[in-house]
Amino acid sequence: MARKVRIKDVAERAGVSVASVSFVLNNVEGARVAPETRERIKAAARELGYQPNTVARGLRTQRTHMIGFISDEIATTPFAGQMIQGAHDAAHKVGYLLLMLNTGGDVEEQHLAARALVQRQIDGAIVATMYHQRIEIPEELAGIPHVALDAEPVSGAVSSVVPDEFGGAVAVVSELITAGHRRIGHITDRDWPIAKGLRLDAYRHCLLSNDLPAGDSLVAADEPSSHGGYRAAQVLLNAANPPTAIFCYNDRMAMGAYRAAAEHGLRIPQDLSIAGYDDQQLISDAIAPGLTTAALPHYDMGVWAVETLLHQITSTAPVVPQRHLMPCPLIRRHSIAPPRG
Amino acid sequence: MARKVRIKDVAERAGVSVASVSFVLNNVEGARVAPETRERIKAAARELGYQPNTVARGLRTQRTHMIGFISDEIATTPFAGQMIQGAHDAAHKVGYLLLMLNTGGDVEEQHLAARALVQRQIDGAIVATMYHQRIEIPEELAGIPHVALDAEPVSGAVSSVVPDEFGGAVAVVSELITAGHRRIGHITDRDWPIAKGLRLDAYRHCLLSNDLPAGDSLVAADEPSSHGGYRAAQVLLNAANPPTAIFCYNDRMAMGAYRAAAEHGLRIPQDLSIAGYDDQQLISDAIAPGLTTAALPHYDMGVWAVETLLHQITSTAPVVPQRHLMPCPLIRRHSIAPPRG
DNA sequence: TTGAAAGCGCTAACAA
DNA sequence: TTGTTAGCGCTTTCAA
Repeated sequence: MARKVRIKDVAERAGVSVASVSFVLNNVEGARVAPETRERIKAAARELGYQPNTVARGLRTQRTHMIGFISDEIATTPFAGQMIQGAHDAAHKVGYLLLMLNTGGDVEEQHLAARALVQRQIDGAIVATMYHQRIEIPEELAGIPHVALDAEPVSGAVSSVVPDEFGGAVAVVSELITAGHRRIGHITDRDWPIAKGLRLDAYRHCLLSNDLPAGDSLVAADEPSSHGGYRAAQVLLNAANPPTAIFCYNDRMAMGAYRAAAEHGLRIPQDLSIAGYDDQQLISDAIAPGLTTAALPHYDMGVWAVETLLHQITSTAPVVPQRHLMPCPLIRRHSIAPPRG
Repeated sequence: MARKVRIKDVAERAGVSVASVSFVLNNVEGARVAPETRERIKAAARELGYQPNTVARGLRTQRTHMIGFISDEIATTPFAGQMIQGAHDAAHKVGYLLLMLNTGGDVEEQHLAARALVQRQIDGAIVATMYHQRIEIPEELAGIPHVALDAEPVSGAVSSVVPDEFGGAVAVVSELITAGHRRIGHITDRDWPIAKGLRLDAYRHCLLSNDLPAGDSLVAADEPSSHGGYRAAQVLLNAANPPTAIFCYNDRMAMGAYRAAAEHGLRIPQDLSIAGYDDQQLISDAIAPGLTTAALPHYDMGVWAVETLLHQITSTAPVVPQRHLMPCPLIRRHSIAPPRG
């Protein structure tokens, strides 16, 4: 293979100094180079296939055009891809690359990760979580711009973006109410992730403000899986006065609710309306009928996070930290209909 | 924030030269430094919280300890995470980091990606695909070590790892045969991905070598989704002499087959056995009964790819390209039982 | 309008 | 046993 061509080679070929080459190739403001020389340099670079060495440039300019992406886990969730893709696209668009580091949720690993990234002179960092939660930003990041993604920093003046779980849930439940339902059940997570609380609050809020019953017999908690959803839905459906619609904490639980409904001889949506949350398409789009649900805006959050970060990196103005709520759009499919008779 | 501490600061504090600092901090072989001095240097580094600047080191040593990870798409598949995680873990273990670049499957983007990575002086690259397929390695990578992940390079002497689809399918179909099934149907993808051909071949191979019927009436093709699986299973189940077991091209199709079975009043596994492929746990573990299937070894392939790459990077021996078939382990759940009567 | 040269932070060959 | 110094490839100040 031909040896890498360096700026010096271009300079020699064009018969100029490396300085001139650097000037014209970087379009330096106010660098006065004769148009004729300029052309000669460009031609030489083109002919040689010159590609500037980013490492050397980074050492000199203290800008590596790399963004560190620290995440807690990436393998176990189908959401990760969307978030990374969003971050990637936003970064890529302006010539930045993502340097990925996974911590497995381990705090010690997180410090190690931050240190490794700082050593590599990243221009900024994203600290991401795969499920909306509160996090501690590793102190190693203190010196460089950073923003939290799908996570709320417990302290510090750092920008963050999380899904608007409350708003999304309001949209879903409203959809049910608009369809005419009066008895709306909710099956929820029995643990206490942030999302659970917000979605439950929204559910209650909607019922209350519409003078609808919201007794405890209408909500059942279990694990947030299809099996948990199945069990919780059974509880609701076996009750004396079962709901005509069920808002499920997530799509996986909704999947289980479908099964429970089938066992009760209930058709969806004619006999029972069901709504989910998350829009995990492997489920929401695959079960029949298609599930009406609210989408978690992972891609958009990824984009927002790096755009905000990039702004911090390039702007000289003091950063005023923002906490952004990203809307969760309602995805209408076919699991909701008016209640019977 | 305190200014970054450089090697010079450590040297000054320890009262030695930067060379000595470099020697002891890097544990250079055969560098003779008095034990006492050695301690002094280490202490100084510790007290100052010195972290060597990897960019500078990379410029000097021509080793960045970064691996480029070029993938076609990452957002749309739940497998991506596993593969990235495997690659990440293997890299992280020896101090390497992943520099991610996504091409969206676009050839032009792929060249851009390769160029961007080469400019960044990566030590090696992984070219990954989210579904087993044939690919062209961008020529920009010619100068540096690289290996293909879940993909087979159409040309060139490059190592690659792909799932052993044939072996996995043989295991699945054998499981069905061992359970006592004689009429085994197959629903398959109507497009022609590599996986489809291999799994279909394995299915035929197993039937033939067991003297089992393998007529066309036993295989139906449709799109590789739950909806396609539903339709294809209907075709098989509506036939004159329906199979007692169905091997599905993937878990999504199996999900649809479950629905078709239910509509036919067939219980799984008592009345109909079903097996899948991929082990997408969001499905295989979520449907009831749990689906017996073959797992796609994404994590392991990710590990293999970077370990092989690392070997190429560090070894001086000429690389002899390998094509590795990673086993697809059979995951037994509850969708298979002996046929009735 | 151009070129020389310093220096980003580090490693490693060479001298002392 | 330790220190001096020449680069790695680039940007950018300063001089010509």
